[in-house]
Amino acid sequence: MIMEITIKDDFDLAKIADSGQCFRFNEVPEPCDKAEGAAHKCYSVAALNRHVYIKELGQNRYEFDCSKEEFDSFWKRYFDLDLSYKKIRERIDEEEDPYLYRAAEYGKGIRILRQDPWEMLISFIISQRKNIPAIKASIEKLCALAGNVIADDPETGRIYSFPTPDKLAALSMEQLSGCSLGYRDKYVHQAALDVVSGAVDLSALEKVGDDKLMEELLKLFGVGVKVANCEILFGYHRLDAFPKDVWINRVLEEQYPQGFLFDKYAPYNGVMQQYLFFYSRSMG
DNA sequence: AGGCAGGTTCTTA
DNA sequence: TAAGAACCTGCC
Repeated sequence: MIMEITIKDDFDLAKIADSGQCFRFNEVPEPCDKAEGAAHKCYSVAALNRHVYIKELGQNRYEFDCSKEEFDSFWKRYFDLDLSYKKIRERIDEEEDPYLYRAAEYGKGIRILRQDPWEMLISFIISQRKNIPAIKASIEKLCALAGNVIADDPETGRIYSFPTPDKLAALSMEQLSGCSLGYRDKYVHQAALDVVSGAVDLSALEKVGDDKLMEELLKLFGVGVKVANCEILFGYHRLDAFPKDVWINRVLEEQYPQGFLFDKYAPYNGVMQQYLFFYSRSMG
């Protein structure tokens, strides 16, 4: 089934795929377009137990390889299409904050996806002191080992769901090590056990306040302030969370010695963080 | 070959 | 309470 749609607001699949917030979102060599010489870019997006191919048609037109029902009930929300990122971007004053203005122009099209808290928790625990290709490789190994097949195309290969907490908790330390997790294997294992046992209730945390959410996440073994903020921003979609990694710290140091305008951009500081991260990382 | 990559925990003063 | 070392692994 194919579903075609026009998206007028900021929406750039290449930038989202490369923004560092998702690890199972990749450009693929035209699996959804068998036509010879077609110039349309295609993307494969896996989210928890769903998967879709998206083709860029140009002119703000996109083809989703799913039914309208699937799009309306899942992908529309996943891409946060009810929120205008253009309007958020327009909060930035070029004269007052030229660096962020440039970063936002450069990163125009990035959105904060509504991803699953469990998948994000494990993904960002794995992310510590790893580069993005290594993070992706570990996650794919985990999915192949403990996920289910959710798409199986003879040409494009198999896509696996992200492992459920109990499937992940059931893996041995040897199996986890086989996913190149390094010293993070025990963090992943413990997080899975905590979620399975109910010691941590990720869905109940949807309802608690920001401070309480941070406090609870920090109790998890292997979760510090940076990973917790990624979970709050990407897993719980609280758009004011502002994860500080090495890149962001460098930007704050070099470009904002007098301080970043957190008050001005609330409650969307996390969106600004994404522009800054994407910009600084691609500038080198 | 040795350093480093989207940090966190553990140890020490 | 705060700085420094240690930590897996893979890739330059």
